[in-house]
Amino acid sequence: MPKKKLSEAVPGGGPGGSGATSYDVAELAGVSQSAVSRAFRTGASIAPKTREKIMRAAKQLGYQPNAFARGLITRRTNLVAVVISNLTNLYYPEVLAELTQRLSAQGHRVLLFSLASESEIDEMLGLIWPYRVDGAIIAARLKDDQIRQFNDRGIPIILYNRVGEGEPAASVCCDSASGERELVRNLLAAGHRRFGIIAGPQDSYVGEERLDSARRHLAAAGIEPFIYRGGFDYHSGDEGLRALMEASGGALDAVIATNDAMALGAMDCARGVYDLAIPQQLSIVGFDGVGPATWGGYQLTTIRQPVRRMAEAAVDMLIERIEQPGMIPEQRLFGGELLPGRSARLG
Amino acid sequence: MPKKKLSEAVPGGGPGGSGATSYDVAELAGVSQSAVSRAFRTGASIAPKTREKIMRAAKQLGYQPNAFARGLITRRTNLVAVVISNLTNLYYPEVLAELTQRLSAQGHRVLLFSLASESEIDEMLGLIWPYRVDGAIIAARLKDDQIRQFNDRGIPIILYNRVGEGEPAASVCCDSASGERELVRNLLAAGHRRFGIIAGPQDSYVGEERLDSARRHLAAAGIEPFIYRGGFDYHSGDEGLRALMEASGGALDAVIATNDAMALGAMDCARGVYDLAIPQQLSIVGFDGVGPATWGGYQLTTIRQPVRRMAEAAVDMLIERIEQPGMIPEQRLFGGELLPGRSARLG
DNA sequence: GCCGGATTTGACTTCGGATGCAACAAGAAT
DNA sequence: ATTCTTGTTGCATCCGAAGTCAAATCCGGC
Repeated sequence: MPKKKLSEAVPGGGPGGSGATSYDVAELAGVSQSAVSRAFRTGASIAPKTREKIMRAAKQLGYQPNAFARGLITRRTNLVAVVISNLTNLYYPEVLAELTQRLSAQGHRVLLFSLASESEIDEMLGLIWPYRVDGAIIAARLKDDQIRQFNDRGIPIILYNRVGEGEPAASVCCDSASGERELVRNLLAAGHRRFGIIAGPQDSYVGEERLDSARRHLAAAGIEPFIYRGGFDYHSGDEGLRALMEASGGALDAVIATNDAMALGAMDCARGVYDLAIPQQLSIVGFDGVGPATWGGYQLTTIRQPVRRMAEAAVDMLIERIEQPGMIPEQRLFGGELLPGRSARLG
Repeated sequence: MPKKKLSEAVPGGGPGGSGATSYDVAELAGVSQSAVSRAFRTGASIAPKTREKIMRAAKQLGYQPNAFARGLITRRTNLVAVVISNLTNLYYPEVLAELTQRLSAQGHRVLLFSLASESEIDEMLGLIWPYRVDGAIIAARLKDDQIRQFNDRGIPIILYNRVGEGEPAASVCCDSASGERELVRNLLAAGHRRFGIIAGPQDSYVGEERLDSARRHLAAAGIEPFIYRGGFDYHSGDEGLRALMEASGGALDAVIATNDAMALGAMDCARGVYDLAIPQQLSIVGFDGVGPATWGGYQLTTIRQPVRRMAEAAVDMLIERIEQPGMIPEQRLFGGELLPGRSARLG
C-alpha cells in the first residue's frame, strides 16, 4: 500500500480524470516521484527507458505537471502580464494577437489586463503582484513610481509605444517623429499651406510625439496649423474636422490626424458633411496603418507601424531580460512605412 | 530568533523589496504565520486589532500573498482561460474587452489564448491544463472530445457564439436565425427579389446558422440566392461581390453578408468597382454591429449583437458554475437589434 | 568475479500560504 | 471565585513538483 499523497477517487469521476499528481504517475510506473519530475524536465538525469515508461503512465492518467506547484519551487511562473489600456482601439488587437502568439511560442502564457481608464493602473498592479509574473509588456502610461515597483521587484518590463520618463525602462516604439516628418514634408512639397491637426489626448505619449513633430516641421516652413484635441477614436475625427473647418473658415488644404481612426472619421465627415473631394480639395493623413485604413472606401495616406517586428522585438527583449536579469534598459525605435494611399496629394 | 522560512536578503536589494513572505510579515508584526494568512482572508477568525497590525507590517514590506502557494493549497487559482480564435476579427476585441473587465471585477484573472488556426486547439489545451484554471470562456470551435476533456476535469466552460454538438456545454449565443430572418423579411417586404449571399467559412457555427436561416426564409418566398463563400474578412466581401455580380450577370437586388466585415467590403466594391448607388441600386446587409458599421461612410444595415449583455451572461454563468459545480449546461440565446442604417431599403 | 567511474535513482526537504485542531484568553453566567 | 462560552491564536501539516545528495546500478576493463 502506498504511503500517501496519492490522489483520492477522482472528483470528476471518469477514468483518466483530472487530479492525477506526480505521485499517481510514479506509482503506476513503479518509480519514485522524483523520477516523474525529471521525466518532465528536459536535460534532467534520467534513463530514456525510464522516461518512456513514465510518459506512458502519465498519458494514461492524463497527467500534466501542476504549474502552481512548479512555479512555487522554481520561482518561474512562465506568466507574462500584458497590459493594454484600450482594447477597443483599432490598433491594439493586432498588437495583442502578435504578442500572444509569440509569447505562446516561447513557452509563456499571457495574463491579460485591460483598463477602462488609466487611473486604474495602481489597482491593477495589485492584481499582478500575487501572480509573480516573469515579466510584463505594457501598452499603457506608467508613472515613474509604477515602473520603479517593477524594477524593485526584479520584474523586467517592456513598454510598448511608451517610454519611461524619469525611471529607466526598456521600450519598443514606432518612430513617431520621423514618420510625421515624412508626412509633413510630402504634404508641403505638394503645395499644401493651410493645415489642421486633429491630435490625441494629452496623456498619450505617441500622440504628443506626433503632434510635436508635425508642429515643429510645419513651423520650420513658417506654418501655424489649427489644432483640435480629440480622443483617438473615429468620432473625434468627425468632430475634429468640423472644429477645424470652423476655426479656419473652411480654408483648409490638409488635415493631419495623429492616428488612423480619427483620420477616417475626418474623411467621412469631409465627404459627407462638407462634400469635399479627397484628396483633390482636401488632403487627410493618419498614423498607424490599421486594417480599415487600406479599405477601398478610404485608402488612407498614413504611416504603417511595423507591428509584427515591434511585437517580435518586445517579446525577444523581454525574454532576454527574464533569462538574464539586470540588462541595460534598451530602447528600440522602429521606422514606419509610408503608405501613399489616395487620401492625400503628396510631393 | 525565528526558526526559518524568513526570506533572505532581498534580491532586488531595495527596502520593501519583492520577496516578502507571510513569515516575514509575521515576524515584523510579532504574530504567527497563520495569523498573517488569516488577515488576508475575509471571514477568517482574527481580531480586528491584530489584522490591522498585520496589514501595517505587510504594507511596510510590500507583501502580497503568493497566488501560486495559495492556489496550490486551496485548489482555486482565480484564473479563467479565455480562448479566442481570431483576434484580428473586428468583432472579438470588443468581446474580449468586456469579458476581461467583468472577470477582473469578479476577482478573476484572464489567461488569454489566441489561435492562428483552429487546428491548434489540442496543442493549446495542453497549455491550459497545467494552470488549473477555475473555468474557461471559449470563442473557438471545440470538438466534442475537447469539451469532454473539460468536463472530465471538472472545469466549467462557457462557449461563446458556439454550441456543443454531441457533448452538452453551457453557451451564450446571439440568435442568428431570427436576426437573419428579420433582415430577409424586411428586404423581401421592400421588394428585393434577386439575392446574393456572401457566407463565411463552413467551420464557423454562427456563419452556418446565418446562412441556413437566410436561405430558408428566401426559399419560403420561392427565391434561390447566389452564394459565395468567403473567410469573414473585409477582403472576402470584395471578392464575394465580384463573384456574385458575375454569377448573376449583374442582376442583383440585395446582398446578404453573414458578417459586417464582409458587408463593408462588398459595399466598397459595389461603389468603387461597379459604381452602384447604395441602397438605391443595391441593398447590402451585414451581421454583428461592429464599430465601423456605424461609420458615416457606411451606415450599414445590420443586426447588432448585444455584446455587453452576452459577455455579462457568459461571465455570470461561468462564475455560477465555478462556485457551484455540477449545474446543468444551460444555453442562453440573445436577440440582436436591427440597426436600420442606410445600406439597404427595408420594408 | 571484482573494481572504478559514470549514470540513475529515491528519500527527503523545500517553496509559501491555508486550515484543522488544540491551547488559550477574555468576558459572562452562576 | 469558578465554570462555561465565545472568540483568537499558534502549531503542525498539507498542497504538488523540483532539486540535493547519497545510495544504488550499470558498464567496460582486468
